[in-house]
Amino acid sequence: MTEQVVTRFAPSPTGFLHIGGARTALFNWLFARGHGGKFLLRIEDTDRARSTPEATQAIIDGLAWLGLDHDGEIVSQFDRADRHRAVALEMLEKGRAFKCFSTQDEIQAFRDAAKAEGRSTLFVSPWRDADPSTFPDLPFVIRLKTPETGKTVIHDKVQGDVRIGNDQLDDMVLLRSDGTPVYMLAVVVDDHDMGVTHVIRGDDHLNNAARQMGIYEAMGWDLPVYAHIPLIHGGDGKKLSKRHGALGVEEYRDMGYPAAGMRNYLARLGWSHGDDEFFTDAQAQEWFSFDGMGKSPSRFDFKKLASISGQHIAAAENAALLHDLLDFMAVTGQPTPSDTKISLLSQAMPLLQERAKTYIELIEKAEFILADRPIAPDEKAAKFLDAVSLGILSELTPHLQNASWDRQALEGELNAFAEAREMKFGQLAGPLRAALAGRSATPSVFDMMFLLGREETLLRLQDVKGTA
RNA sequence: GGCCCGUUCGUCUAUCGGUUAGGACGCUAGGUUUUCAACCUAGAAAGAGGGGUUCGACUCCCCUACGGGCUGCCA
Repeated sequence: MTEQVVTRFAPSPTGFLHIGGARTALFNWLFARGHGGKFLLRIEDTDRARSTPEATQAIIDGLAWLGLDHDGEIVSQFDRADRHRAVALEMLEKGRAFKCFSTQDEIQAFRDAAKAEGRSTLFVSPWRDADPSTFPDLPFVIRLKTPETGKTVIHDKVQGDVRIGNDQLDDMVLLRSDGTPVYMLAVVVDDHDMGVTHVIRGDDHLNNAARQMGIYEAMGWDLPVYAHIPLIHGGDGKKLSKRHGALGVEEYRDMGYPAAGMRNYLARLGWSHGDDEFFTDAQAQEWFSFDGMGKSPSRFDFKKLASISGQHIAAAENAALLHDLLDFMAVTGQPTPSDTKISLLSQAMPLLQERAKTYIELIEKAEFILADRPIAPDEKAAKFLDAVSLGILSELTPHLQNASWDRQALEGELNAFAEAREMKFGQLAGPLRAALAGRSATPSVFDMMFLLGREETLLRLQDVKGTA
């Protein structure tokens, strides 16, 4: 019996939850869920100057929208500062850490000199092995006593074995001179205390892992399994930043991508399971493994997101899709449709969902249901409502008054009408579509008429009559 | 500067020494068509460069180039 898998997502609340962070969270979630484990959330708010409650909320909201549910209470790293401090002191006690009285100026001078002489700029503290009797009565930081020789090997599930010479690792600061813990200490202590078994994070932390392992070693704690995943780059290949397409997840939500499509697309970025492109959460959870992770950064591609997104909309179950669509409308500030319209939407959903890649497109194509009479045609639709077309429509009207109102019959009726006048069906369908929906992109005219019903259809034709 | 990681079609990727280097998105051409979407058919499109190892390298090793990361009393 192996121990239960515990993963965590540990963002710092210094801004919105961007797409790279979301993907990291996704992989942690997939791995935990796929192994019947726990997925924890910890907010790394030790940097008080940059952390904001708004950012914390944005992260929570973003994860909620993406459907990445976490287990247990959200841990605030800042709240655990006392514990971090205690661990640092314990290492000091054990002789695995030391007090360093060097000032920032002295350190800077050291680095400048090292750079000028072409030496390593890693700071070597003169206090590392100093006699306590020589300690001045000055502020000090506590630094980890890193081995000076040998190698640290990170057995990384994605990157393989990565060896770093200990001479490349400095005696990092654990506790600042004001007694507050730094991130490097806090992550390790928190991961250990939270029972995290697998640390899945961006590969920008790969080098940090070697440093952090020193703390595990000093404390005699078991190491977690590391998996450092490659980052996402922008469409131009450059690192993703706020200036380079790194949008908050809520922006993707507002662009109308369904969360399921987002999860699918994001999972496929840097990870693969053979040639599978479209899959469900259940499949992703079952399939996810570090073996499928690539090592190189990937670029975000909206075109492919749209394609995957469209497939998820098409495959969605009716009630769930309607629910998500209404959520989307609420979130983006659109009025909630009446019960009648919602009922029609539900009926029309099979027609709508296979022609939309986003909720925005879905709504555009549902305009014939959502709009109230009289329908205001958009520019493209208006072009179909010229005098000739209106003539055709008024000629058609009496035929509709008597037609039996089912899809099949309507199709027959309209085809016969067009055929009798030797016109291409498009000459009839265009104006009809414009009159019924006020849009040029809609479901089939037969479907719209059937759904709208005879009365509403005739009223809309009536509305349009004098507009030319 | 030092250390670490990476590099297959435009993009996401498959391949885990032997393939006509496969798929997806996008693109191009044609078809279907009532708009949009969808769909069908066809097509263009890739192993960064150079050395090895091997009967045989996209695959293993080395070098170079390029990209990225770390090198903080940031996370």
